[in-house]
Amino acid sequence: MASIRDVARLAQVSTATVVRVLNGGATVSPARTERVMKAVAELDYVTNGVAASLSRGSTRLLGLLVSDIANPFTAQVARGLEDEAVRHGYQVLIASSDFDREREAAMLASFARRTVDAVALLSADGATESVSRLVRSGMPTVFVDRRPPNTPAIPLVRTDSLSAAREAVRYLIGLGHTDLGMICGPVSMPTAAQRAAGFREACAEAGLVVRPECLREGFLGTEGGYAAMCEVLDLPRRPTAVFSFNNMLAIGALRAVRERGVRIPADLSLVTFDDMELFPFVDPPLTAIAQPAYEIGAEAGRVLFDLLENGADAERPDVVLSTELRIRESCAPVGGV
Amino acid sequence: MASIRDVARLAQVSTATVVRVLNGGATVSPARTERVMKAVAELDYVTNGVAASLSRGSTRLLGLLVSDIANPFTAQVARGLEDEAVRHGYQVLIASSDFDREREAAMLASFARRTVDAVALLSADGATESVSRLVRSGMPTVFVDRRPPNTPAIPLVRTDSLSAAREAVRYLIGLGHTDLGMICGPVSMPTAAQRAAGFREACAEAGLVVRPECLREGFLGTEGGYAAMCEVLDLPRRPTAVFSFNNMLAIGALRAVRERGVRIPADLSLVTFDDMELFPFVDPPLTAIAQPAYEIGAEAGRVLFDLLENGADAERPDVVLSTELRIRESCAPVGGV
DNA sequence: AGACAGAATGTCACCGGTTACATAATTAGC
DNA sequence: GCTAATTATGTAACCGGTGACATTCTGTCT
Repeated sequence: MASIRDVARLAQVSTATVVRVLNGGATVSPARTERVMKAVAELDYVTNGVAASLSRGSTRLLGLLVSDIANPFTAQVARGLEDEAVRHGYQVLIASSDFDREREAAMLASFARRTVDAVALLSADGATESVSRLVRSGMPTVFVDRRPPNTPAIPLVRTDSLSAAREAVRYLIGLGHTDLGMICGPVSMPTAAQRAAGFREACAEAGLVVRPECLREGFLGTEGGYAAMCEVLDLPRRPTAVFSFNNMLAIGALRAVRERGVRIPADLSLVTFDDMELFPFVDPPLTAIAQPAYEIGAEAGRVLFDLLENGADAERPDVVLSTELRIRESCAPVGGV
Repeated sequence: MASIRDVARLAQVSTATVVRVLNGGATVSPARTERVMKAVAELDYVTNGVAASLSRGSTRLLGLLVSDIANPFTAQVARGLEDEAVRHGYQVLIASSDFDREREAAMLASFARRTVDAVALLSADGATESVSRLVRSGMPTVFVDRRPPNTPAIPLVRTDSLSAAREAVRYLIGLGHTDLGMICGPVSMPTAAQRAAGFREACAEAGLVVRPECLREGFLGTEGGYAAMCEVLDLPRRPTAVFSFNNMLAIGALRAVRERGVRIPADLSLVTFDDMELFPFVDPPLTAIAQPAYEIGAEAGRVLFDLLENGADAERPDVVLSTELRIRESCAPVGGV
């Protein structure tokens, strides 16, 4: 593997000149420029980015910690972040924590060791020591979707979970439902807590009582959604409408519904957070709260580069992107069709 | 940021001893070990992975080039690769080419500059110069899903597109269909060519003629699927069954079908390559060829580590993982229900 | 006590760009 | 034609771990 010194030797110039030709900025005489280019071509020379990173003190790498890159929402966010990164000559190092505290800590430690220039976090499920260590280390950081407790000064890109949830539940109530259920993630996740709060608020303002057994918390993934929905459906008295915390839960819930022969929306109305490309084609088309996942990722990237360019001193208000309730056919008036 | 020399100084040992304590392997007296650990804790020392990479000559990084990480199939592959990487103390650098030749080349160049230890390619749509340069450079490489032309000695992890496609089309023919259509990707993609070949073979062996206008090639993404299906549906004489090249195309096709009020399977039978979690819940549940995406990624990782550990000299036959035709309700006998 | 294997520890060149600084070559100004 | 101001170019220290090699210390055996 040819090094810059080989190029310099062959072109009969100094390494500094090679750098000047390759990285631009400084002026080099046409004659030397050409000699350098020829030597580069001849030797198939490629800058060693590791050496450059070490000496420059920047890796041009963004770390993205997610719970699972295979989750479509997550993957969209990743894509948005990647595109923004590429625009700045950066790349994204993605790590999945798999909802595992230890793996999350290990991945963050790995980001630190690799000295990524900045980190986007879409994973932290709570006040993990590893996250606060990262923050304390001064690493430029942005939270995506949710902010772990006790991390005040770190910017956040999110949607308004609470009011979006409230809006969706109001819609259900407007349809005449008075006995509502929700299948929810672990309340240690801020978004889960917020969506549950939105659910409760909408019920409260309509004077409805939420039966505790109708709000099932602590579920994640399609398996969790399945389990949660089974519990709801097996209740002696079933709610007439269910609000799902996210897309994964909804998919699992669908399985439970199908398995028990429950008809949507005749027997049960269903709304979920997170839209998916296939929801319009599901039987019945699913009403959902759409989040601009790609845009969230891109926005997170913008915040990170802002942090990188302008420092973390300035206050940065949360970036709140808007959601859209996409009404399709999975909800019906109570009793009617 | 504390360096290893700071640690060595504080612990009153040499840098070599610090390395020995931190990286294990060699024996260090308990007294010194403890002094080093204390100094590390005191200084919040974290090994600088960039420096380590430079000196060691290995970044413990795998590059994964995909067309779009937001594609669910791709994301699953990525996850499989990541898990395998993590098991080996590696991480994955993901880049999306977005079906753009230039961006693909730029991303591969970036992998080379960053000196990733190995690369998995799930993107190359043809004989791009950038891919052959990568191969020539001696970079340990594995192709995933498809092998670009003229890259013989590089291992490949795939499923058997041709026979899976043939099986699916045979199933359609077995249902009595004699006028079949296919919406397909660009034939420059080996998988597209293979699936189209499988389609043709199944038709040929049943003595069916494939009308050229029924085999629409060159489409990608949901938009492409929509366009392709529109073309098929607008044909003066519609085929009674359509085979879709992949999941994205199928989603777009679904939109076209819905828009034109075509009923599946009554008016049209549909089978697609690639299964999705929601396909069982689509109206009607979609019959699909499932590929073990996660496993494909994991297997690609295994090949890469094999390459890294044992060199690229040995011949490596393609790793062929099996597919499964999941028959649901999107296909019906011709004329009947 | 002397010799010696083996364990423990230290020294330092090296990986390959980058960049501050020094020096050399031009050009401009009068 | 000579000095000052630019512009072009080279030198070498530096980024921070790593590992080959050298050295020093133990403890064992004669």
